[in-house]
Amino acid sequence: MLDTHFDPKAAEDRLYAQWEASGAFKPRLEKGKPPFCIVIPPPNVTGRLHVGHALNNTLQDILVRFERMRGKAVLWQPGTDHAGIATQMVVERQLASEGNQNRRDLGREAFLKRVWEWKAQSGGMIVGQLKRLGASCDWSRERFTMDEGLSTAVRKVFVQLHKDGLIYRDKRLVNWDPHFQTAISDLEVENIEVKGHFWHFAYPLADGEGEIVVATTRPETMLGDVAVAVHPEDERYRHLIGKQVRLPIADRLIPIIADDYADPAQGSGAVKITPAHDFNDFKVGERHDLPRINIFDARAHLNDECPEAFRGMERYAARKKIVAAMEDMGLLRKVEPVRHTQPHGDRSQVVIEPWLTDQWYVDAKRLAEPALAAVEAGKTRFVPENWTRTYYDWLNRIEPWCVSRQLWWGHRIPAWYGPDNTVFVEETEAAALAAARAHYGAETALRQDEDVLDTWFSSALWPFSTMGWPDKTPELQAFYPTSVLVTAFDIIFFWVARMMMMGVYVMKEVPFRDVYVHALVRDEKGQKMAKSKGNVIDPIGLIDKFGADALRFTMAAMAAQGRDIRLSEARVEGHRNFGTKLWNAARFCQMNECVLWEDYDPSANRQVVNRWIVAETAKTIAAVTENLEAYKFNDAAGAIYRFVWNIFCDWYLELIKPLLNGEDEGLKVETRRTAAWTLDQILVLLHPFMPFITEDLWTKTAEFGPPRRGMLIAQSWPAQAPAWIDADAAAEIDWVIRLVTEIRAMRAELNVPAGARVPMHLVGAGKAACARLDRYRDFIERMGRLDCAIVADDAPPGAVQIVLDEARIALPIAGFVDLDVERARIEKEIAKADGDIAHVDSKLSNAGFIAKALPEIIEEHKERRLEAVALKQKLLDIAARLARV
RNA sequence: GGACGCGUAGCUCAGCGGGAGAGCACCACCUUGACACGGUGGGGGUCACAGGUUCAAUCCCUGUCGCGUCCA
Repeated sequence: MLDTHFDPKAAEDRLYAQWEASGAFKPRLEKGKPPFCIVIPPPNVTGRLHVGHALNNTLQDILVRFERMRGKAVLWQPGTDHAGIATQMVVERQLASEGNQNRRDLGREAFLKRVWEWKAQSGGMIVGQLKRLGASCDWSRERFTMDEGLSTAVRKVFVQLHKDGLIYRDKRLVNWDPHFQTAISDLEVENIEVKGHFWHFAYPLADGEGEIVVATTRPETMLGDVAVAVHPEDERYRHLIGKQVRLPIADRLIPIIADDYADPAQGSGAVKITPAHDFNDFKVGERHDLPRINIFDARAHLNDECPEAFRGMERYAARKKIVAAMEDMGLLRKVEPVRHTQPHGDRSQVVIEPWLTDQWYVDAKRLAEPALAAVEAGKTRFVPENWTRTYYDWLNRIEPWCVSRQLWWGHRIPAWYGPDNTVFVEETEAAALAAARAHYGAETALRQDEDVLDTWFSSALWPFSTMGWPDKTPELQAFYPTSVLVTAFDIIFFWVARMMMMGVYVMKEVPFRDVYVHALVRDEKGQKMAKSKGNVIDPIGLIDKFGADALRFTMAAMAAQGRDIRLSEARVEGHRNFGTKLWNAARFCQMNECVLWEDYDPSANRQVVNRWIVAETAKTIAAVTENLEAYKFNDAAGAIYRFVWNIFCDWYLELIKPLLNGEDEGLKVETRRTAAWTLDQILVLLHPFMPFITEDLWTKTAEFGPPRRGMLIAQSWPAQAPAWIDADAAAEIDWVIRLVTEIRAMRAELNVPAGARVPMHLVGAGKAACARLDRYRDFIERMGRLDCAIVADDAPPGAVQIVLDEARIALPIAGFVDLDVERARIEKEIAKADGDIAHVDSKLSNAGFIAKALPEIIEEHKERRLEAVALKQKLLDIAARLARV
C-alpha cells in the first residue's frame, strides 16, 4: 500500500542513480533511429545552480526525455567551461587567505597546478546540482573546455583562422580591467549609470589671445590630451580652428581641430581629445592623425608620460590632484553634477579603462557574414522567431573580437616569437621551431606568447569539440548539427552568435537547427536576480523543500514564450500539491485493485465512462505532444495538469467508485483495467516534467500486476488512435457532470446543510436524459448527496428548480431554505438570460452582421438565442411557481 | 536616443477577431470509505487610456501614458 505522500528526499537520489546505472542517459545509435542532440550551454566551473540554470536545464531535460521516449537516439552533452577570470579569481582569493603569496610570487606553473587542484576538489559543484534537478545528461561524456581534446581543437582552430587571415595582432583600445590587469570583452562590461561631475577646464590659447573651455568627467585624462575638438559649424569657435592651446600641467602645445564628433549642445561645445583613453577620441585621433599618449600603467596608475609630480599615482588620487591644481591656477571654470554611464567589469566591479595594448583579434565581421546568411537561409531557426532580428542586429554591428587575455588560466595562445619578434603561429612548439628554422635558416630559440584565450573562444567550439573534432568520430557524424540550443536571451550573443560563427567556419554547417530562447527568471517584483541585490532564490533550497518535480513543473508551467518568469514559492508549493494529488489517485487505484492488463485494448471498452476517459486521454496525449513539439512548455504542462486533476481525479475516479463497489464483475474488470491503463498514460506523459514521482509510481503501481519491462524513463511515448474518440460518450458524461454541478451549486447557494440528504425529481426529461439518470443513479445520488433521484411528471411542492437542457431539476428543499433567497436567485438568472438575448439580438438585427459574418457564426448566434429564450421561459415558470408557495 | 517586450481578477500569469480564464490568496460549508499538500460552492475584471480598421476588437492598426530589458 502506498503512503499518502510522495517522499522526494527518499526517492530522488535513489532513482537518479538507477537511471544512470541503467544506461538510459546514453544514446543508443541504431539503424533507423533518428538522432536528437542538445549540447548543454556549459555552466561556469566555479558556478552554482541559480534559478536561470534551473529553468534552462529543466526545459532541456523535458525535451530530452520526451524525444528519448519517442524512440530517438538522444545525446544530451554535458560539461563546464573553465571561466578564465572567475576561476583565477577564486584561486587567487584562496592564496590570499592562506598568506600573502600572490600568483606572481608563486609563478605560472605552480599557480596552474593550484588551479587544477582546486578544480579537482571543488570545481564542478554545479554538475551535482544539475543531477539533483534530474538532468538526464550523458555524464560518461562530460567535457571540460580545458580537456586535452578540446584544447587541441582550440589550437587547431586558432591556427586555421590565422592562416586564413581571420586572426591577427593589433594595437587598439581594449576594455582593460585594472583589477585583474587583463583585457576583457565588450560583453563582460556592464554599463552602469553613476553620479559624477562635469569639470569645466579653461585651456589658454598659445598666442595669449584668450582661452577655450572644455568639459570632462575624467579630469585625470587631460595629461593625455592631444587636441581640442570643436564642431566645424559652431560659430563660437570657428575662428579658433587651427590655433594651438597650451595644455596646463602637462605644459604641451596641442591643436584645436574641427570634427563632427564635438557636439555644440553638450557641455561647452568644445571637447578634449584623448585618443589613448577613450573609444570615441581614438576614432577622432585616427581621422586627424593625432598621436596617442598613454598615461596609465596596467593598474591604471599614472606612468612616466606624466609630469613627475603625478607619476605612480592611482587614477582617482590623480583626479583630485589635477582638479586642485587647475583650481589653484584659476583655470577651473565650473563644476556641475551629471549622471553618466561608466563601464564596469562584470567580475571585478571596478571601472574599466579603455587602454592601448597589443592584443590578438578575430575578424568577427568576416566570420559573421556566413553566420548571418545561414539564418537568413533558414538553416537555423529561432523560436520565438522575433529573436532573429536581435541576432541580425548584433552580427551586423559586430566589432573585432579581442580574444587574448592577460591571464594564466586558459588556453595559452599558440604563437611563438623569434628574437626579432617574428611570430610563428603553429599548433605545437615543435612545429613553431620548425617554422623558425625554415625562416631563419638556423635553429632558433622562441618564446611563447604569455597570454591565454578568451574562455568564449573555446566555448564557441563546444558543439563540435565535445564530440571529438578534429577527429571524425561517430558522434560527430550522428549528432552534428545538433537539434536545438536552449538558452536565455541575455546570453544570446555569447552563445548563439559565437557558436554559429565558429560552427559555420569550421564545420561548414550550422551548429544547431533550432535555437529556443526562453525567458529570464526574475524575483516576485520582476527584478533581475543578483547577489548584490540579495534577491536570489536558491533552486536547491526549493528542491529541498518541495522536491525537484515541483520546481521543474513550475518552470515548465511558467515558461510561456516571450515573457519573463517571476518565480514565487507559492507556485512551487502548488505544484508539489499537484504531485500529491496524482500520488493519491494512484493510491486509490491500488486500493481498488486496478492492475494492468497486458492485452488491454482501449478501443474495446463497453462502459461509457471508460470510453469517455480513453477519449479524454487521447486528447491529452495529442495536446502534450503537439505543444512539446512546438516548444510550448506551458501549454503542454497545462494540458497534463488539467487532465490529471480536473478530469481524472475530479470526475473519472468518482464516476467509477459505484462501479468498483457494484456487483457486475465484467464491468469491474473493464473499469479496473481502464483506470490502470489511464494512470499509466499519465505517468508516461508527465514523466518529462516530473520524472521522479512518475518513476517511483511506475515501480510501485506494478506491485500487484504484471512486472514492468524496464524503467519508465525508457518507455515509449504514447500514440493515440482516432478510434478512441467517442462523441456520444462525451455528451453523456458531460450531461452527468452538469447535472451534479447544478445540484451542488443549488445546495451551496441556498445553504442546505452539507449532511442533509434530499430527494431529486427530474421533470420534463427526454428519453436520453431518463436513461442517463438510470445509468448514473448511484453516482448522482452520491455526488449530489441525494436520498433518491427519480424521474417525475411534475415538481413536488416546495421544490426549487434548476434548468438542465430540456429538463428541470427539482429539489424539494423548502424546509431547509429561505425561499426569498431562491426568488432573488431566479430573478438574477432571468436578468442574465435577458441580457444574453439582448446581446444576441443586437447582433442578429444588424444587417451588416447578417451580410458579412461567417454562416456558422450566424447559426451559432441563432442557436444561442433559442437556448436563452427557452431558458428564460423555464425560469419564468419556476418563478411563477415560487410566487405561489 | 534606438530596439524589443509588457500593462487582463487582490497577487503571479495564460488567452487572443465572434459567449472573460488558471494558480495562489479571499469568503462560506465539509473529519463523504485516494488525497485537508484535500473536497464543494462562491465573490471579484468598462482586459492601461484615446482614436482607427471591421458586421464584430481584450485580441489587428496608430497615438498617449506607465513599467521592464537590451543596445548606444
